[in-house]
Amino acid sequence: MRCHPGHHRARAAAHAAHRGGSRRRRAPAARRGRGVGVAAEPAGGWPARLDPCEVEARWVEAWDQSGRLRGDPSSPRAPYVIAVPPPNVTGALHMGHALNGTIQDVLIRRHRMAGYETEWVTGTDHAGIATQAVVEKELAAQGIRRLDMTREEFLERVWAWKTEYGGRIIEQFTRLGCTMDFSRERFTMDDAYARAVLRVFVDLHEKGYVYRDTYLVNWDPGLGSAISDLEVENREVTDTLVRIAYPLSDGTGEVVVATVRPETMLGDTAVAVNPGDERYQALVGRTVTLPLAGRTIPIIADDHVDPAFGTGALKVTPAHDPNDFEIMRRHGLEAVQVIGEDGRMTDAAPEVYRGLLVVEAQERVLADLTAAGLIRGTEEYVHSVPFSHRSGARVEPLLSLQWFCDMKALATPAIEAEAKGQVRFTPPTWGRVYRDWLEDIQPWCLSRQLWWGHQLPVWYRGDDVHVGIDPPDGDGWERDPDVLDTWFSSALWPFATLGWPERTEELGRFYPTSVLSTAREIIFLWVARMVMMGLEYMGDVPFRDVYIHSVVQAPDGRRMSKSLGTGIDPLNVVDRDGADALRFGLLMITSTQDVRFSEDRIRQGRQLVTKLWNATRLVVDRGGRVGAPPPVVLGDRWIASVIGTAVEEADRLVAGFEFSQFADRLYHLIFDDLCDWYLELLKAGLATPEFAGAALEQVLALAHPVIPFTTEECWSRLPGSEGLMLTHEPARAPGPRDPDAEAAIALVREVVQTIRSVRAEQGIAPRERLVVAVEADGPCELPLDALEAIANVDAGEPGDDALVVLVSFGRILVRVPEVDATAERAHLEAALEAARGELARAERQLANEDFTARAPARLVDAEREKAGRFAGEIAATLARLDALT
RNA sequence: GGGCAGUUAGCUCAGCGGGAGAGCGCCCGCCUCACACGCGGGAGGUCACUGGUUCAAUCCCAGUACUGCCCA
Repeated sequence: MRCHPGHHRARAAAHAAHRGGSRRRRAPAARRGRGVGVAAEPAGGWPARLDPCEVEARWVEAWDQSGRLRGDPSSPRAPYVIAVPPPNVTGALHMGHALNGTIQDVLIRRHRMAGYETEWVTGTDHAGIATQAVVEKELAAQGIRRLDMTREEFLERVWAWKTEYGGRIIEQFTRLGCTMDFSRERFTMDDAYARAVLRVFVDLHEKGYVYRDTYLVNWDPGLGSAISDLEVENREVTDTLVRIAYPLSDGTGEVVVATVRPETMLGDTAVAVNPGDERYQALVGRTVTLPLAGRTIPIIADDHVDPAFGTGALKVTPAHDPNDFEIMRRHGLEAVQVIGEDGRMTDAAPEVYRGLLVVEAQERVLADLTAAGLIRGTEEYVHSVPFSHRSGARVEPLLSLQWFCDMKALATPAIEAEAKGQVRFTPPTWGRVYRDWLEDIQPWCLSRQLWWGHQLPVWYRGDDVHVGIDPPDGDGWERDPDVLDTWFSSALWPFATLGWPERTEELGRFYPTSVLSTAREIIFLWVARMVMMGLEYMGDVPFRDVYIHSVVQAPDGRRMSKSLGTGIDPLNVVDRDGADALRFGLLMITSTQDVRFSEDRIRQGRQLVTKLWNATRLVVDRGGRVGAPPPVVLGDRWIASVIGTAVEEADRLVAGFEFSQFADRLYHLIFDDLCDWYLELLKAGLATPEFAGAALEQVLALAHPVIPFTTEECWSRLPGSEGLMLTHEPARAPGPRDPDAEAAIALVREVVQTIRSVRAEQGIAPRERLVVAVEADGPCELPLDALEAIANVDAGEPGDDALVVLVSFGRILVRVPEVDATAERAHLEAALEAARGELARAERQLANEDFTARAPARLVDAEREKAGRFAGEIAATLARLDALT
């Protein structure tokens, strides 16, 4: 039985068990059926390859059942906590989620295995605009309009939609192997969460930060709502700049202004010129008569007017332009709002224009001005225009009564926290981006004219305004219909998910979280605001580290997007190559900058998985098992040393969020060290099966956070293993550094590789056994038996006509059936040229007195050593060439 | 307009003061008793350009040229 009931969780588990929890089509049945059926006979067959689909389903279930995904606040272990950036409840898993999920899971799993009490808080964001749009669209398909319903009826539909589809993206994370705490899954519209949100709003109001004001907002006509500055995107647009003559009121002339929005002239309340502009100095203080409207408006001087733009005279429309709004404030002007929220001309416009759409009004105004002979010319003009990120509509700056939050006071501690290192950004460059934004922060418009969201805890009766969670006593109070910007509730995520404002045990134990991993595009929208709210309400930052991950682009460098057709569905990749391959591939491409998705890296991951699987098969075959006997034999001592080094490096790399380096080291540890050399040494008798089991265990543990499914499956096949790799706390690195063993194996590798090169150059088949002698210049112990096995040679007397090959410590004599003199000469000449080049470089260094005098002694010595070595190599090579002829 | 990144092997990218690296691709040879999603051997880079600092620069600094992102 499940101890943590929950709608999504049950669904996630159902999915995990492959009973079809996901609405997404499962992998083809044929593929699933082709597996070896490991579940049926866990210790049974060893197919050449793992069937990821089959393996993944079983382990997702096992992890979920383990109980270790739920962090225990009463545990004595040190906590390690991550709050997932809550995806939109409407969302589907995309490649960015996949990367971020992998990164967080790597961190969580590593810490879980290292003995931390881990908690990965998960959940979804109600995403006001996006969710409302999705449901409206669904209704529209049935011919229903939102405005035909009551608010309550509509919200019922949204909740029904959420219940039906809302958990999908969290389920999808399980397919990647993400070990989130599904038992504590949160939704930003949950009752408790919603109470926290309203409480913060009321509290900020009491503190004087939240206020109501008439202000110019970014009105999104497509959405019918105000949006924040951060939801606005500026785009270059070509418009027609129209010059319009405004006659001076006393009839002595005119002032010509230039505008791309002629219809807004109806709302002009001044004409502004630069005080230093000699052309207009005489006019400042006089008035003009506003054409079409007939109002008399002043000519004022303002420093912010650019004399070089247009005619140098600026029409001032405070209700419809942000800059003009500021001018109004400076000069105490009026604002006349001629465009309404419905995108039509208001009653403040002259009667003939009232009710016209903006575009209609523009045509009409131009026609009327032309008729009046007041147009003084037009020109094409390229400028930057705000568009809504949400609806794509051109943003209409509109004067409107909204609720705002003054961010200045909240920003100051957030700036200090970063400056003092209480929050650290990785890569550090984002710290500056964060700081720059906070230092020039603007008031935040909190009101959204939507139905889905946290409705403002504000009540009106006539001119009375009450801010409070509950309506005030008495009749006739009406609640503000607007909802809060979704980011307002997201800002509370790191503590509201843990039960705030209740002082829960979880809150005390799991706040602040350890690290936030997220995308850079929400540094302002979300990260900075979480820091502000965390400091205000918890007295501490919400996370110690902020890791900003790469943006994953399409393979051609374009943005991954559905509309461009460049999107790649991570779940398709999982179906095809397995979650481990995807995880590994994504980590490999991760960088400090944007990256391109790479099928090659996914394939590399798939091959890594197969390799490790086969290595496990070999080790188990040879009798390897879990347990860590001390390494005695050379090969065992060597791999112990290599793994020990790799473990140390992994600690350093992951602590520094260097995930691609970590993945790369794992790859080479497994392919090169473990498989190419150690397992060959094992076959050659230079390592023991007992220790091979221990070595494999260490490698599996190190790789587990990256490729959890494969390592879990391999671990389960290793005799003596108990429980889950998920919670396995491996002994520290099996061996300390062993320089002697490393040096000895380096010699073995050199000899083997030299012999292989000789084979290739002389065209000798790998299976042909050769007679070889090794002559060392100094004392040198080589494990000849192992060499014979690995290089397929016999130690013996190669004879006088043997091929002599130089190695770093002496010579190798190889009896070759028939020496290919041409190939050998080419090889020697190439080696000679290279050695001469190196010698020349070293001698040049040593001849430089500045170098010998100023460079560190060890480098000078090293250079002398090299010079000697290369000189010897040249002499020996020349002798070889002589002998050849 | 301001700011921040980037320019390294055919491709995609690591490295970032002391002898240029990976994966893929390419060439050659291997079904070697874990693995052909494999094994072995190779070829292939005046590290964008111009100056500067340094005994020493792919790496640090300045500038130039492209490319991308963010803010206005």
